[in-house]
Amino acid sequence: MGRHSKVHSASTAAPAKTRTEKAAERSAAIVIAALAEFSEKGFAAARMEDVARRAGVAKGTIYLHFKDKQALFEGILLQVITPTIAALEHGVAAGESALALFKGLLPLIRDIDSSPRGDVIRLLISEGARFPELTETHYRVVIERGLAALKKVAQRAVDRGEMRSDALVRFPQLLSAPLLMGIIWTSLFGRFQALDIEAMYDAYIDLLFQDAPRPGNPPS
Amino acid sequence: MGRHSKVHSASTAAPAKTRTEKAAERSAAIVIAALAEFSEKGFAAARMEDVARRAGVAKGTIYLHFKDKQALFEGILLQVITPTIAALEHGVAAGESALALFKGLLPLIRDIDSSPRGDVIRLLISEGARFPELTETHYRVVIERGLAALKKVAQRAVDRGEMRSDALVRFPQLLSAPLLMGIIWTSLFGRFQALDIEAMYDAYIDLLFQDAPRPGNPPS
Amino acid sequence: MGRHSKVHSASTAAPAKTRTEKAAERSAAIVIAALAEFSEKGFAAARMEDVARRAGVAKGTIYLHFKDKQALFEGILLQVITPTIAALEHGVAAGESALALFKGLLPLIRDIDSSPRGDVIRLLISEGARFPELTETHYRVVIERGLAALKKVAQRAVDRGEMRSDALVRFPQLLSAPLLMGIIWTSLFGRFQALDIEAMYDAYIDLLFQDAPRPGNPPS
Amino acid sequence: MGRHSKVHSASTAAPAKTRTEKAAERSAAIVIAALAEFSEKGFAAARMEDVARRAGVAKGTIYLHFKDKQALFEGILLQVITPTIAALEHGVAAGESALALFKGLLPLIRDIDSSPRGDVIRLLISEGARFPELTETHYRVVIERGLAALKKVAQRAVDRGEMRSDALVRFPQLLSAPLLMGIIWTSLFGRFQALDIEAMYDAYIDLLFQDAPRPGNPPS
DNA sequence: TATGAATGAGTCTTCATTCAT
DNA sequence: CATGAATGAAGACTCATTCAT
Repeated sequence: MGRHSKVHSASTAAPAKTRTEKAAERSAAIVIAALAEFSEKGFAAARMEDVARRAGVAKGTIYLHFKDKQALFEGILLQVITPTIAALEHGVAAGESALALFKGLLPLIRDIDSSPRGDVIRLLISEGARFPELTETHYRVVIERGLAALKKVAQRAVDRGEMRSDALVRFPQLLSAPLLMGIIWTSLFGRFQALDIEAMYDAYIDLLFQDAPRPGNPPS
Repeated sequence: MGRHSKVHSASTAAPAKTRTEKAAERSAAIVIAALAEFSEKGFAAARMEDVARRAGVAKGTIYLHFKDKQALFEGILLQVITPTIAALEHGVAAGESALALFKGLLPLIRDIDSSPRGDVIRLLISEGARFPELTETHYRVVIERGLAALKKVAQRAVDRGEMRSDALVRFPQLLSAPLLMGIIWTSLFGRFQALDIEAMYDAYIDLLFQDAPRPGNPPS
Repeated sequence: MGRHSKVHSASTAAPAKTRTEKAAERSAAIVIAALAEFSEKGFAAARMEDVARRAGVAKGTIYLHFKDKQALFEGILLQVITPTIAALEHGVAAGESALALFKGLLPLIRDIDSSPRGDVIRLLISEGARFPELTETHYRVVIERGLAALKKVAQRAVDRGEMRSDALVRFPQLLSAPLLMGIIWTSLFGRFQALDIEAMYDAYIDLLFQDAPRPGNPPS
Repeated sequence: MGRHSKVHSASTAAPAKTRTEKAAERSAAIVIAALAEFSEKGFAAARMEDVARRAGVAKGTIYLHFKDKQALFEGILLQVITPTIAALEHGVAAGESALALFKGLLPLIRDIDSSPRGDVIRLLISEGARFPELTETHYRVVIERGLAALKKVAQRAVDRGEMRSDALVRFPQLLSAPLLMGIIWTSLFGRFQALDIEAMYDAYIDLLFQDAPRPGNPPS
């Protein structure tokens, strides 16, 4: 039945969604709502009813898409992880200079603190420790690969003389440190003292590459 | 008996605690227990009964010292803030070189992720956004001052030529970015990939001062 | 199924309750149970769980209908007030003689101490002072009007020479004094000495009209 | 020891209270405080700590005088019952006319609603049903005797022709009905419509004796 | 599928009572 | 005797989850 229902809905003019598509949309709406609620109130304090209301569905509907509250939490990460991986794998492939590569991240960083991606990071930071399995998945799928890629880029940069310090090779996490700091700062203290994450990141990258003999501009 | 009790307590060598002292001890024990529970389970998910058990008191006893769960949370921050301020004010006063000053922080960082101080930071990161007033207090009392001090040190370092980049002057938060990153990393991914926060910090500081003409070795 | 369910429910003869009707029934059941529990144990000592059990619902269900324990208390009065008003307004309209009117109340009084109306009165007497707003509503809606009506009837009776004393005109509350006394007596001392409230009331009314020249039997 | 301690305290100039006397005073203070709290908040809702504070003693002290909360409640009634009985027994003995006797009660009624006696009555009305044993004692000791006395007076009044109706003989409770009504009214609705209990009582008594051929003015 | 009324386990919080000082 | 810190049983209320419609 499912596969052919498209025929029926085709009679309605506009979207013509299959049952599966509609389900996917619903799921997405729920995930988005959950992300907002969880990141705002915290996992434990967020109420399923509020998630439902925000997603525009009834309380029971959530349970048609997610086994329970925890599964909903997992759903959030999954939904965000997928596109991230793609982006990652692609990004490193290009043999650009590390500086160009890092600077190229800047647009992604702009307004991150008010974006869903920022919410996910905040959520992971706040609640991750309570969900070991999820965190492991996230580590295996995103972090591990991301850091490996980063390390490669950093090593390349050092080899090419773009970067003098090997700090980033030894601790590739350092690249994201200011980002985390920025997100946390904004969420906690942004009201009192705004922080331009993008500018901070820019300054940070310059710091990393400071003084390094530019390629083609070898130190005499 | 009352009037002469001084005599009795004088005979017991060590403890001889006044009622007030005992109350303060109890409070401290409860705060420590609460810090552990809150940071482990999260504020909302932590159970007062577990806090009590961990502190070795009865459920009701907590309420003799703290109005409610939220007041307990506040108590944690307060108890930690006080010594921090003192440390801060003292630290900057000394006119040491920035490098020496920053390197001097290293011992404080060692094992921070498994220390109460690390717990407090984690707690603040995770739950701070849900306690705006507390966060404001913390900002006014600790962060604002700390950053101002940092900025001054950084500016001095730049003026003296110890540090080339002014990134730290513009974004003093950057100094703590690796620390946060380290704490978060350890709590989330430490199982999979240990991170030596101290070493990372050391490398980071070297990064900041890299290439800078050493004082006494002024650029010709 | 949804669209045609009307057909199904039409086939079942009697109940066919809409969701709203069922909710109203539930509310009523809860109110009745609460009245019983509150009047038996007192507001503070009554347990919500017992109310629930008595109403045949789960604890949580009460909170779907009433915000909290106090709202439940309010619900009791509201549910009882409504019919009372109607009765009041109607009763006085008729221009009967005061004696006939008062004697007409007797059936209402019979067994009042074991009726829900008696429970409400007892509840109001016992707990009313702790719920000033509720009491005000009750006063405005029931008492004030009732007394005004009573006063009018009493005045008419005096004017017509049915009643000699003007006590009831000045203190219309007096009419209900024996009723209250009866209810209180029964609840406190009924075990030791039964009291026939109806008979007492009858005697009391005779007392009020004693010796008064009967209409149509004018004093010679 | 107890009996002779007076000698010691006699050395202090003024009060010179024996241990027993001081204990009695404490008890009395506690009872008075409890009466106020219970009648204000209700038995269940009243807090022992508030009673203690009001009595100017520590929480634990109450338990030196009363076994538990219920015993405290009993203590209230006991403390009030004793003087009442004496008054009763004495009052009836005198062979005065019923009218004089009843009118003689008026001073006792003045301001009863704001007096401790009023509080006790209110307390008994509100909570009595929850303390069957206490109520029984009260009935046996106060009510039963009081009513019997009342009945005797009423009978005498009827016999003497002072009162025509035998309502009061059959239902001696009727005499106190307006009093109860007045106390309840004042506590519930006094804010909206003040009620002069004394005046009402006066009118009520007149009602009882209205029209009765005055003694010495026998009906022809 | 979608709904939301119903459930009841789980938690915070209160407060009568005890007892070491 | 007096105190008040400590206890822990008890109860109001919440909310994840189920299920009849």
